[in-house]
Amino acid sequence: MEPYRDSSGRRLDDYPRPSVAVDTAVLTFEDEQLKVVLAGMGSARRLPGTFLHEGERLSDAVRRSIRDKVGIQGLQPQQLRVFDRPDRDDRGWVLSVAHLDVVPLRRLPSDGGFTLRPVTEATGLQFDHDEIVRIAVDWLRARYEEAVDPCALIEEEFTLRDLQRVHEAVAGTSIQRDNFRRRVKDDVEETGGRLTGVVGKPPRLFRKKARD
Amino acid sequence: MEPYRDSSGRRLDDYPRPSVAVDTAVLTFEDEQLKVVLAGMGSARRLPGTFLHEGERLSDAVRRSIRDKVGIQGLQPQQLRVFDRPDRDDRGWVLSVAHLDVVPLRRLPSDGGFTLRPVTEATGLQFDHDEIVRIAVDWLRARYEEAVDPCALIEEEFTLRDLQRVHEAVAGTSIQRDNFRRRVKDDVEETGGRLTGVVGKPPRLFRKKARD
DNA sequence: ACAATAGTGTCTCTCAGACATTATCAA
DNA sequence: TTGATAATGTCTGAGAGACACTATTGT
Repeated sequence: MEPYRDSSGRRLDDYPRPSVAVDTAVLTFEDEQLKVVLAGMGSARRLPGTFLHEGERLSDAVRRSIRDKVGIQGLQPQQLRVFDRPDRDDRGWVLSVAHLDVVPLRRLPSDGGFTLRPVTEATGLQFDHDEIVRIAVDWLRARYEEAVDPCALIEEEFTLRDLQRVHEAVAGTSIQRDNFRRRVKDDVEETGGRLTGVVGKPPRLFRKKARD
Repeated sequence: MEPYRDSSGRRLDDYPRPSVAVDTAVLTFEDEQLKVVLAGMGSARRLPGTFLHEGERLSDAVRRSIRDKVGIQGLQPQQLRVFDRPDRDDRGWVLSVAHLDVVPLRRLPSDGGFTLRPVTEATGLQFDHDEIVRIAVDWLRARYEEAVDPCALIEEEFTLRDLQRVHEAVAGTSIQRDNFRRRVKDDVEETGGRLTGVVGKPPRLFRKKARD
């Protein structure tokens, strides 16, 4: 088959092409805080990322990078935006497609080569990574305003208090118990069980209702 | 300066890289409808687009493509998402960054080499262009739910009826006069003038208030 | 006078936000 | 009994949506 040629008679690969990378903000919920995964231990200063391989989907590159670099089985990478400043990477002309992946804490390995940092303290990172974290949190915030737990940060069974703590971490604000309860009550259902062994009236356990 | 080498000792350009294109849904408002610019005359079936040049910003590539291909002076390209299916373009491995640019009708040349088609009828386009139009309209819709005229589709002076028609075209629904009026009244101010020569009570003219 | 459009008053419903009260556990 | 937390009742105000009425023009 004849290769494609443009109006100047050139083929696609006669033109210079950029390297394309993916960088991912992996967010999780720990200690009542929303945290982001940074690659490496200690004073980690960057998000996990990699270059796109030939013929690879962006989402597969994201999963590969967080599996290889931080040992995390990724879930559903969400594309955020492309960073395209020509001089943003001194290694050359590199476009970076920023992604978000939300992973519940129970799926993170305990000994991984990564660092969890609260999103509120994720500053001073390399390249545009501060901004990626900010955009990722904004995206998550918008999603959690519209649904109870769209990104599965909560366990299978939970108390409304647990769910509220997730929402407070995502929103970055405190919420009143009673209002929150009424807001979510139609989207959850009781399991019948109660959580025992804690101080105070034992809370009911809930699960998420299947979406209509 | 030594070129960057990765852990395998290779330089960035030892790896295959994709071509990167931009494709843009240019939206405008004509005849009480939201319309999209298709490249070419007659049975035009694709959005304007081009390949990214070396060292070029994506937004500049967008402006260049709609200037060269349809003679339109672009405004503020908005990135939507990357289409990355490896086999989406039979010319080779091509990533396409979909964009949106909103251009008021008065800025479109009357004799341009382009076709205006209502967004509701923009189907059967090449590549992923149907979906780009859909995403572009969704994006615009979300913006117009939050502000009076964030993308400057309306003239400097306008009647509330004019503004309502823009909102109805964007939202794809009809809106009641009185409710719409109350919704926007704090974001516009009267110019003092009225529109004359029309049937019925002459409507007041408004302009957009400067944002607080 | 009549048709057509602009502009306003008002009612209802829903929902967020806040306060107060009752219920039920551990220590 | 006391302290802590769960769960519910109720009030208020803001805003969306719908209906009805008045106002002002051209024909």
